[in-house]
Amino acid sequence: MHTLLSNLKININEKIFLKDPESSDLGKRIIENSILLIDDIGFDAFTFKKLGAKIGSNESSIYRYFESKHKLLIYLTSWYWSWLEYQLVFATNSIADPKEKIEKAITIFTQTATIDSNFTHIDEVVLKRIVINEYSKSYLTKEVDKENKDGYFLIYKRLVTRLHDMILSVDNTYKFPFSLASTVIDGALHQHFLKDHFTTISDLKKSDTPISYFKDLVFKALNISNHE
Amino acid sequence: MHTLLSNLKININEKIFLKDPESSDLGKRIIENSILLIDDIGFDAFTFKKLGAKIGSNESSIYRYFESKHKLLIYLTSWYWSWLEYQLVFATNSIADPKEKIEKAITIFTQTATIDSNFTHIDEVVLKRIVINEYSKSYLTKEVDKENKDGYFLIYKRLVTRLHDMILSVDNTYKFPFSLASTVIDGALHQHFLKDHFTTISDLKKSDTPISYFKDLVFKALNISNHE
DNA sequence: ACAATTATGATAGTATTACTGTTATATTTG
DNA sequence: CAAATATAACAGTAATACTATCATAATTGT
Repeated sequence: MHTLLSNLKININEKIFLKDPESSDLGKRIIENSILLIDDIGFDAFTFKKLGAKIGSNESSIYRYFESKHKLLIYLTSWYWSWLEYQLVFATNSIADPKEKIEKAITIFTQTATIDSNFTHIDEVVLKRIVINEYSKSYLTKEVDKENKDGYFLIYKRLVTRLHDMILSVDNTYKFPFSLASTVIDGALHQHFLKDHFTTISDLKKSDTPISYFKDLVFKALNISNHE
Repeated sequence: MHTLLSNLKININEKIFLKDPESSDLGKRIIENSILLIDDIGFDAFTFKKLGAKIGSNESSIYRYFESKHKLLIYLTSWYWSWLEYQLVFATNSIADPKEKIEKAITIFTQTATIDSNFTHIDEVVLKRIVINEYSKSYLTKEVDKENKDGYFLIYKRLVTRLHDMILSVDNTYKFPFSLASTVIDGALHQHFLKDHFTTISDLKKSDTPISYFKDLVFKALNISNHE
């Protein structure tokens, strides 16, 4: 498994950065530490100046990689979705049975992340926390239509479409394949948030994952039996 | 068990404001025009200075009502949820049949808003757009746990609980009543957003509403027949 | 009526943010 | 080893998100 993926590189739309952070040591330190710092103080309080202080580098140097912290957030979340896509394809590609395939997909989307040693400078567990807490801010902006046209959300949309396709291959008469797909993907993030912060309106306990909820939901929506 | 709404006054937690905006003419102008301005330029670009210019008042006067624009957003979204709660209770209270009741509830949560002439200074249609585009920003913060303790999100959580109760009264063996309730309420907002901005991953057309999707989803989840 | 209270307005000031621009120095490469 | 490139250091700017002070206008209580 490790040898098979040793040359793996997550590809991000070049419009998102000024200079590819994967192309240098400083770039990688920017990515690694921005994840840690955003998780620590939150995206709203996060600045390039603070990041510079953390990595012993200068604010202006960081601006040579990303033109704004907003673009950095888009980069980080795109990286996350791309990484999830690779997990999804890798785990479901060989499965022939549509039911089994979608079951596996739901697992991928709802489970808590684990470290992937293929990408040493990125802590996927922390990154997932960022996606849960900050992803919405990347598209809930006045510029969303323009940035969408520029392909900033392509990987995310491709992931939704992949799940959409799996849904249709289980039941091609189902009328809301896109809605159900985005409900699972975005809803999974949201249920994690509710579990952590609004505990009184969550069915989940601390270390729980919304996997059984979404399996039950999707299986019933598509009229397939749920064998646990 | 919830108490029924006794009048049409929307009550907001007093910790959210410094001075009740309902108590003065200036206060009402702040509410009315902040809704229009946030809708116009987005919450991120919105400032009290710009709002002051719009209403011919001073920045410092607005600060006497709300200590930050964040609190104003909490106020506006709380108002929206409270208004929705009143709609929900008003429309479902007299319905005895649990199926019919939940069907009506889903309609309330998924439909596009219409003007309510009981509140002349608030444009509910525009306010709903704000909730769709900005609500997440009110809780996706580092202060969420503290603010939650202070009751800032109480009305929203009470709404989720009301739907949770309806779900259980249809099927009290259902295992995920809270998750399903928040999926409908928050998912409805999100599906509206996707329809407007990420059209390629939406099943809905321009003037559509996600009502049939959520009805189908909930009815199947709760094993009740869907008679359209 | 009029003093006291309260509400609003005008203005100034502050630390921080989110950058841009310029120059200097260090590192890499051909 | 010169040239190109990358990074660092620093200055500067307009805007943001406030706080603080004082003046004036409107309301209220007796």
